[in-house]
Amino acid sequence: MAKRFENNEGDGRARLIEAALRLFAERGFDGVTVRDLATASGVSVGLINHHFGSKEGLRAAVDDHFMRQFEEATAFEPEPKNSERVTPEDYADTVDQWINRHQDRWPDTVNYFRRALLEDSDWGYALFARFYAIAQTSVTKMDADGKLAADVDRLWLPFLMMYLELGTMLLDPYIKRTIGKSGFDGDLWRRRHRAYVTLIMRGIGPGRAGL
Amino acid sequence: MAKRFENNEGDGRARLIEAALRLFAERGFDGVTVRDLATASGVSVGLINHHFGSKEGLRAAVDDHFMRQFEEATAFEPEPKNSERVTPEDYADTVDQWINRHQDRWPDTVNYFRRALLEDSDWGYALFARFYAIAQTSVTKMDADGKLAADVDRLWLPFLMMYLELGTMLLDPYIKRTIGKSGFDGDLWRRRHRAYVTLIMRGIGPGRAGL
DNA sequence: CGTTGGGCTGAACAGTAGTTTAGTCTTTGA
DNA sequence: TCAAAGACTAAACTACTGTTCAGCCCAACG
Repeated sequence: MAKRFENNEGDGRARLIEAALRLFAERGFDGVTVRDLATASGVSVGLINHHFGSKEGLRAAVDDHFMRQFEEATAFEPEPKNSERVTPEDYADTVDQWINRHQDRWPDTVNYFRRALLEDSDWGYALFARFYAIAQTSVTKMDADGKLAADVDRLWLPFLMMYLELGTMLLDPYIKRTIGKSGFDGDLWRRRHRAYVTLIMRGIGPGRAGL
Repeated sequence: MAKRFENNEGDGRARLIEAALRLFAERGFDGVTVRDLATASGVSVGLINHHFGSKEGLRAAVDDHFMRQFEEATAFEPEPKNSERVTPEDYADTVDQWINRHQDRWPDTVNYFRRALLEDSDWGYALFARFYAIAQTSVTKMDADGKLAADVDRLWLPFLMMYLELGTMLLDPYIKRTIGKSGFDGDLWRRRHRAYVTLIMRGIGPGRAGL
């Protein structure tokens, strides 16, 4: 048997996955033809079925690729900078750095994410479940620390937090249209994070300044 | 010229729009063929192009139909029940009643909405803009009434409020998978509304009970 | 050094998509 | 009453979809 390259899956295969991620993110699965994919990757049509069995098989491979990338991104542990505890600012710093490091691929990532969640597939649910787990853990921890008022709805709070976190991802195209730039642009993301933390901690009214 | 019916647009046309709204909501525009639409409406394939010029034309007509329905739904004025001012409970009541009145069509409405926002078209943006206008008006009003703390981010607050309002619409399929029933089921929607108001007003920590 | 086998090609293929069109039926205004 | 017009049908049409397949190229193994 001949394996031209020992350490990777082959050039054509990798290029197909990369191009598919981008094109699916831009136009959606149904909006991309196998010929589009072949042209964008510089390979022939036949290669898709050769490597992945079908167009649907390619989608599965792309999902897999995306999920690995995504798990790597969410597996970080923010390090406390000034205080001995991790502050929301530390968290923002870490995510900030990750976004900057992947700046070129970020729009595709967001769009792929959008479509994955909005077309409710099994794998979209896997993504959702991952976020839900994070939100719920966070809520449980806050509850144990006595930071939650007694009458706060424990069932809805994690979902509401998810809405606030995912909102910009799901609706960014419209944010862009409304205010002229992406919610991930410049310090806008950071500003949103601060607004989010403030809202969670004390709502919109004047109140305790500290968290 | 012959108009078989004076007061409506014709049976076939109306049935096509109705069926298309349902099918587009379930499977998305690309997931529905003109033959599916014809079968579901009990008409022939040719009638779609006869009435709407193309499948895309039918989509435009459905969008139009949906928008009218949607404007009717958001043009309500909640009436104060016990106090002289409109409370969040009054608001919830009004929306509640509207949902109940359209209970049979509600799942289609939500799904159509989701897909409209996903495909970021001009008309999806029109939907978004409508919500944004509502949120911003509300924020401006609260600001004028001195209910907003000085350091609250005026740019992000309307968006964050939209995230909280639209979240259940956009992610309901996953809510259903996670907790077993739809976020619009029973009193769950109302409970979410209460959690939302509480969060906005005083955050998650113990604080002033009144609004 | 010949054979093997996988990456890869591109033309051919079969199915299905949206659209066009010739024509029927029914209503209605002149 | 009769011709015009619009609702509607069903088959034919065309373009494009994802898939298959016979075969090329080249590295690696015995």
